[in-house]
Amino acid sequence: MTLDGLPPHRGGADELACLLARALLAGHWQPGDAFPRELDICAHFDVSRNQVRNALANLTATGLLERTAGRGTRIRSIDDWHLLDPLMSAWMAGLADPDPQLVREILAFRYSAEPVVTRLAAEAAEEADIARLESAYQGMTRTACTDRAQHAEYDVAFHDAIYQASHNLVWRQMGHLLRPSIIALIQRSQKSLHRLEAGLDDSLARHARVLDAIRRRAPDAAERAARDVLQRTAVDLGIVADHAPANG
Amino acid sequence: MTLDGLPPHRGGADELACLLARALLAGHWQPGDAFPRELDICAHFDVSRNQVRNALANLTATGLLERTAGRGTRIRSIDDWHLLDPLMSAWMAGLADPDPQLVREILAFRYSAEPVVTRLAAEAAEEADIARLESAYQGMTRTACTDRAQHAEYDVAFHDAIYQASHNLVWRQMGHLLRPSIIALIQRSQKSLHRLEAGLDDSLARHARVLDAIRRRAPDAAERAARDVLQRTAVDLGIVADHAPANG
DNA sequence: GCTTGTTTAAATGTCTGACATTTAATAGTC
DNA sequence: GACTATTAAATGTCAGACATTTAAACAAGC
Repeated sequence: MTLDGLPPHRGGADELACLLARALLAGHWQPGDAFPRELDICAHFDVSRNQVRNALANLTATGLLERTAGRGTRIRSIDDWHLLDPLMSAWMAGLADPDPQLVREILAFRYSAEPVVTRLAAEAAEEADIARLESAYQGMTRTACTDRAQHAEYDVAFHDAIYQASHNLVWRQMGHLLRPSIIALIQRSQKSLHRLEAGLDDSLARHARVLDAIRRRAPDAAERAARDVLQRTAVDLGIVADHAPANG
Repeated sequence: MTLDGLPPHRGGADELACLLARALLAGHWQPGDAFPRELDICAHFDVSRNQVRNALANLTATGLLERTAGRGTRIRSIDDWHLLDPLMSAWMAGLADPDPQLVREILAFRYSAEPVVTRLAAEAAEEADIARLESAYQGMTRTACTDRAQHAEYDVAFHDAIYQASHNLVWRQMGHLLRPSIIALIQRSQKSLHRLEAGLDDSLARHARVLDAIRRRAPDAAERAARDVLQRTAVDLGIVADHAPANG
């Protein structure tokens, strides 16, 4: 596969890395394929070999590529991608249409993890955490019917605040996964507009119950409420059966 | 702080990165401190600036350092470290005595996450997964009283097999956290030897119940058994109260 | 005296070209 | 046919000069 379809490049190794990463994430190449050589990339984008090497270093650090001297550069399998690397999340977040399997996997993860995280948040939240949750929730209600992009940002902020409130170093890192996941969902539901509109009130009500449970420091209620928030989407994607909340 | 106490360096930017990373993880510098300049590192280890830059690139990619042109290199706060980066896990795994707070945080994470992961494993495990679990368990019993290092490796393999069996791309990545965590626990319990010996039979029995529940495809039992495996350590570290398993 | 602007030093970032090393394919030899 | 040199092509490394950014020192002006 060639570099032909890719957008132009203004400057900076990071931008170049982002550009190439998105092409990889979009499935432009297949695992095992050979990636273009350094000098070809230099020529195509008219940048120095240094920039290319820096960009490729980022791509190998996230497990997208595998480089060996003499052999060349190859695309690694999706199993080897470091989905939890913040760089990866940043690249995925701006992706036009991400791999459906990836979206599904991340959401399956969230559906299993967020109830537990929300329970921890209800046990450990301090005033500052609750203030952040409330601020994000109010932002969501304010922008519900007006600005869809802003609404998504507040949605991300709300869920990120939950991870932060768990007060655990590891869980907090996973807030990075939220932005790509939520943006992908927005794009998905835009394809069936009536569903989005109908689901908005319902979604807001469920978020409110999460906030309330955390504020009341009620772990069990928080866990149940968190599961309800993701339930609809999980059902849509076939991650879980319709009727039975797994641990309710 | 200077580079004086650090061990010598044979070759390779990766080794240099590992060396510096371990010094950072051991708390050799404080967050906000200035890190030595490139040329000083070159001089101290007698390597080219290229190697140093490659090593430092790894350290910035994992969030340990922050570099800005003209300003220099500074140590970032522990909150910004990318604990889920496989590089980080590799560096932590060989660390002589890791930061106790870090061990505690990772174990708190495992205590909340592994029950859920084990539930997923019981739902999704295939023959190959169960075979891997059995092989690791037999390795644990075989080396229980003989080779402590080997026993730890089988312990890691057992828990990693659980994450693999969840058949979720995100959870599978977190197997990386196991090696440093388990090794840290081994080192910790070596300080009170009698406890280690006494607890071994008990630990093996609990692992057996996890394996059995997954083999029987019994999610509820698997979740409970997984919680029991970590319960003792969680109590020891003050992560959870003694009497009440949280969701039993 | 305080602010503002300029200069200077010092750090990281970048470019370039040459060379080293590894790998795989190819041709040659017994 | 199997083994061994040879060669070509890719990534990896080095060294030196230069660019850019930052912060501090310093000077001028109100």
